[in-house]
Amino acid sequence: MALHLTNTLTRKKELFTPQNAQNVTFYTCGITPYDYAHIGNLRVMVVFDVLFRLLRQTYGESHVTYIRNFTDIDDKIIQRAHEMNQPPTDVAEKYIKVFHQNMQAMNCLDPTHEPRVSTSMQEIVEMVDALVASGYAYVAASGDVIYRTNRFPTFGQLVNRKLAEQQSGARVEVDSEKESAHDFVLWKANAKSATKMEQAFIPAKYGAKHFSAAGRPGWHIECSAMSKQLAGATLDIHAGGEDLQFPHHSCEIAQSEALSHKPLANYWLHNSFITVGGQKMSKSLGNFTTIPQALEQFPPMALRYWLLQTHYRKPVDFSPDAVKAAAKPAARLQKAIAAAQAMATAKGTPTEAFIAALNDDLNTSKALAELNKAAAELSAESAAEFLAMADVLGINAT
RNA sequence: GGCCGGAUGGUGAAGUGGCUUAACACAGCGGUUUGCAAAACCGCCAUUCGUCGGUUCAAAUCCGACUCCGGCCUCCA
Repeated sequence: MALHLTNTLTRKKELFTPQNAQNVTFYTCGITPYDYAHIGNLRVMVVFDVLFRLLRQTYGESHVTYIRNFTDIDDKIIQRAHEMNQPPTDVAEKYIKVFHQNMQAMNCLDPTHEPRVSTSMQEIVEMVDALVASGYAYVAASGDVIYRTNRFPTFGQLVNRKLAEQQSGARVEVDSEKESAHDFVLWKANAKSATKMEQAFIPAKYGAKHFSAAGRPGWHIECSAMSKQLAGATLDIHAGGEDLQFPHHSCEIAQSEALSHKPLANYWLHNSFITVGGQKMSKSLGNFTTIPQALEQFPPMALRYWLLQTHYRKPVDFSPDAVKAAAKPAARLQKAIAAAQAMATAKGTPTEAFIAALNDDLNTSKALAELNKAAAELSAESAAEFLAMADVLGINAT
């Protein structure tokens, strides 16, 4: 069976067909480095690391472009910078460095590109400018640039939502500067910010003609700009956490498609959450465990095994006991990998059953079962294929 | 109010019409090994899949109703 993925756009499991099998493009929304990332972020990284590895296995290592951004300019970072009395870039740099170390510990492959807001400012400003020029955005009195959702009739389609039926302001107060409650900010002018940014970006410096207030980009525009910059108008796959469907991904679609008139992505993938006692783990609820904390408490491969034991579209409940229960089988697999490395003479390929499991919408649970069976029956003949399977799941010996 | 998910043994979890009296794993129990223990290995461990009804030769899997739980509706992975 060829790769099938559940596409949020259609809510169906569909056969995956890339635009160009020589260069499959895949984008995952990365972190905002204002603090240590938590294990909810880790789930995204691990799940889509497996997808990246599977795509490389299928299309060849040099035929997959994986993009994962850092939103390194953001109000939370600025806030944090004030608290820490450091430049925002230093704050971002600090947490990016830790994140990279953590990803390495977790045996996540480096993405092909890791763009940052701070280095994609040109593309972002150009996009905002073009949206204003074409009437998809307007400049408010404060200098904020705001997306005009009424101009984009299919806004909210990703989540199958009719805007008129939504409770605007259900959680966040509606900004009075907006023409419509659903409109969202593309560019935030400094004048309005509670905490002024030390390094304001001046649109004119990047050639903007239709807006001018010094400030910084809004939350959603960076992903639109970066994916266009690195992968063109249409990505094969765009992935992220379930909570990004709305507003983040819905806004990205509105921004990108207004200008390109092409789908931003052909396949949208969303993973479910990590919960704690049945409740979503989140920064705002305070019920989170950071990745560095998790790595202090548990071996990386125990965390990986624990995460991959559950299908990515189902919630995983976090408890120390649950991760500990994964440590034993993970360690056994690691020993088997070390043993297989001593036996294998050539590079192998995974078994058909194993690949079929992953091709079925990334059934890592079933793939793990296949890997366990292969470990139990490990021999000199099967060592190479066993190693190939462990590699696709990103499980390593150390 | 609208939209979207989920409910499978003591536990995590796969399974979307017959190959599943339910994969794989954790815990537990019995055994082999061991000076003892640990580790390792072998074996046992759900006739049952939220509730009620329906379709079918056949349902955890399809349909309907219901109950409960979670998520989203501009901080969030």
